[in-house]
Amino acid sequence: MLYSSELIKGTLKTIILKLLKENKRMYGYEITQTVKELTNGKIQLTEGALYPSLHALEAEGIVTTETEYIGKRVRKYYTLSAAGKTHTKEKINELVDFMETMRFLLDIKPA
Amino acid sequence: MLYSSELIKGTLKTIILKLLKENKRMYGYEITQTVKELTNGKIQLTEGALYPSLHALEAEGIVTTETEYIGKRVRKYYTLSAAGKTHTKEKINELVDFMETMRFLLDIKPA
DNA sequence: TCAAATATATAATATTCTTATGTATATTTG
DNA sequence: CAAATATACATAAGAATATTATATATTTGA
Repeated sequence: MLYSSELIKGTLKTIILKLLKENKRMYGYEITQTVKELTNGKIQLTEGALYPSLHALEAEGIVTTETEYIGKRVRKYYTLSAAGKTHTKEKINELVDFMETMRFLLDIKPA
Repeated sequence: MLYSSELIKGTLKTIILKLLKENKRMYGYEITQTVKELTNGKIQLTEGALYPSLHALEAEGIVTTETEYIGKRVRKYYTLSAAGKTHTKEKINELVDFMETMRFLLDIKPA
């Protein structure tokens, strides 16, 4: 089962940030594969969603990039900036809090 | 603290459906107020997001509507259809599953 | 050798929300 | 009793973001 895209939309950036926090340095394709593996295929990030998000994070100064060549193939690594580390903590805390609220909402029993 | 709008986007319809499941019959304004109360003001649905969503649910046959007059003021009640009840269960299950996956992702510890 | 996997990127389109606006009635407070 | 606030629905213009498709190129394995 794949999750509906609306669900992923709201959490996409937080997922990216969390992975960068744990792995220090990652490239786009690696992020899609890691998310796919960690979620047993339930979350499959598409390029059309991932790259614009990564570029936005870069423009906001949340991540910095380095380009490397693996043979002749280009690879762009993303790393959290100092500001990005702070931002990441905030986003993760917000998501944890949000999930607690949602859990409460979904737990409400019929009268 | 208010949650960022992206987070709410993904779960808006599921929240509406869950409330309709528990309360049988609700009108738009009532939904905004109930969500606000249940979340201690952390989720504040705007009309611009709520009404288009409700109209979409109606167009999809997930909810049916009845209009009533309270004095001279109009009030539009929304109720889950039979198909809507099934759909609601699916959406709730999906969200619960998704939150478990997110919890797992967020729990990953540094190596 | 050729298909699949690896790897990044963008453009056109679609979707959906934000913000603002509009309409109208009802209630509370100074 | 006037003004402010709350109730109640709705839509439109613009913004933001994702989907889908496309483009390019290398590497690996059957």
